[in-house]
Amino acid sequence: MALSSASIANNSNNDFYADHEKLYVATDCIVFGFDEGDLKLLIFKRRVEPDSGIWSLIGSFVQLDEDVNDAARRVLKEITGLDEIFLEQSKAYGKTDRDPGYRCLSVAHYALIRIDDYDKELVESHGAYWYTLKDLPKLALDHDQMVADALSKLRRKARHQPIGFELLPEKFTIPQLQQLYEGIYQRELDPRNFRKKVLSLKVLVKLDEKDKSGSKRGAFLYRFDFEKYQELLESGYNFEI
Amino acid sequence: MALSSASIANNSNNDFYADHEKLYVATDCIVFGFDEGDLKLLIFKRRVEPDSGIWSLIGSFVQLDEDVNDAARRVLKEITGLDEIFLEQSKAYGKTDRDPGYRCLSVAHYALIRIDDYDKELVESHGAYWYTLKDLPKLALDHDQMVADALSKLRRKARHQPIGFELLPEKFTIPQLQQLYEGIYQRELDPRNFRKKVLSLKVLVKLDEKDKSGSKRGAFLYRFDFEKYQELLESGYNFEI
DNA sequence: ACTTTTTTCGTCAAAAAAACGTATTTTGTA
DNA sequence: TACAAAATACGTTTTTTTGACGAAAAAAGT
Repeated sequence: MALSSASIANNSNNDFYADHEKLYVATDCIVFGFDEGDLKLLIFKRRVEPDSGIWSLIGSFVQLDEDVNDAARRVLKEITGLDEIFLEQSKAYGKTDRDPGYRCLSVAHYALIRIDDYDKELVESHGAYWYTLKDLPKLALDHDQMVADALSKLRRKARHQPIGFELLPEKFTIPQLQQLYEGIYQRELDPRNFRKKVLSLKVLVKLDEKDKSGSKRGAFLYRFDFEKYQELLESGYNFEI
Repeated sequence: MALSSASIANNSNNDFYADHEKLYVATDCIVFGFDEGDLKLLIFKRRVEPDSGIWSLIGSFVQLDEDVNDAARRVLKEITGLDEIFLEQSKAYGKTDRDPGYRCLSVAHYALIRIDDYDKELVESHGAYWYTLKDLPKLALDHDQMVADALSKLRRKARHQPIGFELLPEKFTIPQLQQLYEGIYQRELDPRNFRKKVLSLKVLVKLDEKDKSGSKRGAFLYRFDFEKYQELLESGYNFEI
């Protein structure tokens, strides 16, 4: 939450709140990214009180004429330069004492991006960095809780919808996919069982190419077959990873 | 699809289609209802060509200034008198020859209602009737396919979301719930296993009352605990019937 | 030659799901 | 009053699915 210019509930025609009791509305974004086999989180160092110097999620106040979800998209665009990415509302955090400086409600959103897609310079120019989930430092305010909740929602989502595949390039290998799911579930999976499971879903198309960046032997590339996926869903198939 | 007044793509500034090649847009509603232990479907006898006299789904053209989903709500309201009920888009049917009379695309929606809630007279005055799924007659056009697709979507939905509970009165018995799921899945379930399964979800609250309408002994009434359900979801619990 | 990782083809035990058994409770009905 | 019918409890058995693991061939970099 950058404490920039926005002030909410400060309409002179609406004196429901006393002047020192303004209710601010903000949005914070839990930005997940997948890179080099790790699930990472985009955080930045706060430059304002409270908790200046502490790591926190990226966020912003919601403008008076702005939709909450648009605010989240705006933040994301400002920091990563990316538009049209997977972004979903997580939940609202409204405890009166969650921000010691202000009475501020925050609507958290979580996003999923392919790290190789974004504008790295833009991210750095905002003092933002990618942290591996495992190595995450303590975050400001209730942002730790926000991350935990978003991860929980992400897991639920990834289990029945192929959003995981959207985080990978169009062509990917099974070991890459496995690493991604290991990141999402934060536990190791058996390569043999994972291969069995994912191939049994019958939504992967094996290509004739290999990717040799990850190993000496190289692994076959696959692509996700969205049409097949739709067909299976409509026929009542239970997609579950 | 009442052949009333709507004409789509007939804008004089837009002569993309020749006059006899208008593209109509309609919506058809697959209305499921639960009553007397059976899952039923609301259909009515067509009064217009083609297929006059044949059973079909209820539907209407989408007005030029009307959202497709609003059109579905309007149809539902007209026929059943009910507002604010579970209604979801199923899919669009756009084959050029699906309606021999017109080039007409239809966006199907499916709804779920408790039959004891609706205005029975209103339904009858429109020539509409409730048919048990098993006894369904052949329907007009591609409406059989629409029903099959909607049922498939309903099953998928009911498996992971407690929409089934919304079809029952606030207080219901486990045998009632079982009958409902038997209707949705169109197969018999074992009463002992079903009871075990549904109670293990820990979202039912047993009440001190019994319902004796369904049997001599009577069955205990339960209510669904929405708060508990939300809590479980947020803690990562996998709700699945 | 050695190592590493992908990949295939297995096994085995644990866990979960589905099918089935039996008995008791309750009460309307014959 | 005996009986039937459904709800309910408390099982067992069978089947299916899952997870953990073994062995080894393939491919290619070091």
